[in-house]
Amino acid sequence: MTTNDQGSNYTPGRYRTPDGAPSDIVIFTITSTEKKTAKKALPLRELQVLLIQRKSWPFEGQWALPGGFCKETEDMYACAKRELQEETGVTNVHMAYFNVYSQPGRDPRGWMISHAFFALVQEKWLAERRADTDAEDVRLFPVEEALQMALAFDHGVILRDALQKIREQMLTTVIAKEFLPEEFTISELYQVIQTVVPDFEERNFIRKITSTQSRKGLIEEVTDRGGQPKVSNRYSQRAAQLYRFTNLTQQLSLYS
Amino acid sequence: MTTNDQGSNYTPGRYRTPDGAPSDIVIFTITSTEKKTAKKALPLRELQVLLIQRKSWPFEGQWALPGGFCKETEDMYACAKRELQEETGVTNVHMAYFNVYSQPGRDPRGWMISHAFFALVQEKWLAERRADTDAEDVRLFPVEEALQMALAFDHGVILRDALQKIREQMLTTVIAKEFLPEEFTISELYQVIQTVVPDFEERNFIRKITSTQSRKGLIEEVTDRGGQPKVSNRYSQRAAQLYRFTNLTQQLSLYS
DNA sequence: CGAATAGTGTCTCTTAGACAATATGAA
DNA sequence: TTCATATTGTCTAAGAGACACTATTCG
Repeated sequence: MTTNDQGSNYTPGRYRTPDGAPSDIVIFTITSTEKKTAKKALPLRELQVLLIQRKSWPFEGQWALPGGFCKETEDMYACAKRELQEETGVTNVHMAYFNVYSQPGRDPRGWMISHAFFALVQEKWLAERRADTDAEDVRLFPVEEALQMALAFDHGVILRDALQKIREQMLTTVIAKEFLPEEFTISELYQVIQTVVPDFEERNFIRKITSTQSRKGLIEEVTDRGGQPKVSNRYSQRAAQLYRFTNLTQQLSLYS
Repeated sequence: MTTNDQGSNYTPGRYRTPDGAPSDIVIFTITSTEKKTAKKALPLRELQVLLIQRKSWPFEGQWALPGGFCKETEDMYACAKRELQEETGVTNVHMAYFNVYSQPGRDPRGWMISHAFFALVQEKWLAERRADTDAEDVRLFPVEEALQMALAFDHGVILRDALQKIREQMLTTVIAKEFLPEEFTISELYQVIQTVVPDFEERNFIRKITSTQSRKGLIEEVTDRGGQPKVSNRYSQRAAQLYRFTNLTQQLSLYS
């Protein structure tokens, strides 16, 4: 058996080792802008990604994903969380690891094996930061625009992969909740899904998600203390029922 | 902005760097053993995982996942593929990356950030190798048994995660095909799914997968050159229709 | 009342789910 | 003929999908 390096005699320092294990974080947010036409109207929503402009070699001046090197005393998740915190001041948001990028030569500084996370952040959490550093070297870009840009390193690929991943997860998990307030209307949920997955279309969305036995339990109506339905009219004249996600999960299957 | 290490002045050799980037591979296979009672009967199938016994420090004598260190000239996927090839002689099988393990202190040899893959291999591909090294330091273990063992490093956790991952993917993707011949019967498919996901039960499985409009296209009947249905009686007196997977995919969704 | 969003009625066709019943062919 | 697997019949209740229709309330 020639195979098991871990099982062979181990001589520290004998091998070439990586020059660093960075994490890169694809920070998504959905911005809402009101239509000017009417006051009460569904806002325009757009999926955006946070990029920073590099100040030094390599890729000086180019836009890149935020990130940084892992320390020996933390794991990759802690590293990404720390970088996210340092970059946006945001904590306690949904962040998930999705892939490793280890193509030889991907970083001119040396052998860097990068770990990519995506984070979903509500616009309001980014608000202060954006005010602080506006017109600085940190900016939100619409994803479609970012995809066209020549990003540093292989960050274009990472962004593309991340986008595919959250599109998939938007439909198969409840990450939609990360872009929504605790209590939301059916339209808001529908809009969020469509913002991330433009192809998504369900004509009878409200019925499928509320009145169907198999889906009952994914979300539930919110009531006030008196047990009366709680509604919102932030987007319409006619008040809309508010819902919240439950904690129930659901196993999807091709075969059932 | 204190955050972007990649954007700050870069001084090579200034930081502590990892001591290695290994890959670990969870190699799954499904073994079939015939029931002794009758010749033509559905075989007993069992999900097994390949482990190796370590010959040296650390964790000498303990069982571990196969794997090895990444070289500077290859990416992690190539590394895992090479290790799999060296370990089992197997090539061209389904292998997928699923997580990184970077807990500080997980490897007494130093700062090792490990990348975990799972591979799905048909028993027949392992047959030669097993004959070669039988009663040696490479063995298949039933997963339930392996989960009870004290594996080296954090390999117990990795195995648990891998198992959860393939259970999920067994139901949401067509990885079942990796455990099946090109042409298979409905019972075989059903058995494979149940072997990986013991809770899976569909009473009307055959109809759901063949006669349902929404699922039409996942598998298709095999016919011979004359257009006649191709059947197999390897498990039963009554011959069963053979099917194959098509290339059609299907987007699962909680919301539709 | 018109605009804009929220939500219901209704109809048809398909599917889910449960079981019973029948089919096949070697031992 | 029996046995083990393969496959179809049948019935009911529920869901999918399409689209027209009603509801609410601000301006």
